[in-house]
Amino acid sequence: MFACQCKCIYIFFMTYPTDETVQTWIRLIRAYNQSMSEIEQALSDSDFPPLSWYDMLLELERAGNKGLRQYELERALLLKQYSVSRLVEKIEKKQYLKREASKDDGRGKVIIITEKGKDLRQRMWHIYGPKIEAVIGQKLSPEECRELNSLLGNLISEPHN
Amino acid sequence: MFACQCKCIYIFFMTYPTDETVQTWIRLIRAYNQSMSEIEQALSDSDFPPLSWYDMLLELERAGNKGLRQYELERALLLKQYSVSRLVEKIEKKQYLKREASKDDGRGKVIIITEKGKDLRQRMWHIYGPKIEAVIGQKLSPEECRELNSLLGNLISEPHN
DNA sequence: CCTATATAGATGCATTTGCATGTATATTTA
DNA sequence: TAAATATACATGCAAATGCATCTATATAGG
Repeated sequence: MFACQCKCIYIFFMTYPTDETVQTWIRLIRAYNQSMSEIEQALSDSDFPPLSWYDMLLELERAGNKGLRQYELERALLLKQYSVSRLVEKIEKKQYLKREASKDDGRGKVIIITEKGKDLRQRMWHIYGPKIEAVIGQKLSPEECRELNSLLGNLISEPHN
Repeated sequence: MFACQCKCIYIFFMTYPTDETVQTWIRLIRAYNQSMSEIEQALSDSDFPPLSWYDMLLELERAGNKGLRQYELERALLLKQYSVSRLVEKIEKKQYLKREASKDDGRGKVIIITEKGKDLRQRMWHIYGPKIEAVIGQKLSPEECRELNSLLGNLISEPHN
């Protein structure tokens, strides 16, 4: 669990959660599932691809002309290597991105968004943005939103994005 | 979107979210994914089946000897009809539950947890419970936990469980 | 009572996902 | 610099999921 650097004996009492903690966990699941399925449904209803496409396109658009390597997408999007590989393949097939051989690294490809891809991302935002507002913004006051943001931050380890 | 009962013209300005709202949404996703994968991993590491099995067994254990119909599980667990059908089938195969023909309804089966199933649920709890504590309880003070619980409640519609 | 419709649950088929492994190139080490 | 190891990405295969549809029984309407 961790590296012991001294002679102390560490004992972990990993105890059971309180009812409040369990309920919070259950509500985290519900809030996520409900919001997520509402958003995916809205995209699907408008004949758009799933959210994962948006995420990838946004990441690529931010990266600009230089594009990104697949392993960079992997880390940015917290996806498995094979998920990135296949998602890139599918999005490329629809010409929303292009894959070029990397000059520095013969193993790798550089992934670059196309104009068509930028356009798709923007059109998806017209659905996605207002839906985020509907499932989060409209249900909380600005102070509550800030508070929720902060509390969720406590649950997340590492880069707090 | 809703039933208009008068002659008024309703205009919806469904606007775009603030940066804070978007960040809250992103953190909801991260908090969920991170916590969930940590918990699923812990179960899998201990050679236990996935969380969905626990949820179903818990629901069945609460229902007692009378058991539950599949459509009741469907609603309780917010699963699709075919998901319940297949999950029940898999859990039955390992004898953690049994299916009996319903007396009142020739179409249906009654799903009842077995002793073996109760035992499994309890053993899973020894992993699951402390993990909930680790991913939620340990990262928040009791007041923060109560606050998070309440804010997530705002995001959830319908039965606030 | 007979017909039409609704509900409970199962399942075939296509798509997606996860795991393990494969191929190719890069880096390290001896 | 040759061999061993690590990294980047692709992919075969099995399991899981989603959708549509099927069967069987129940209920409603004439």
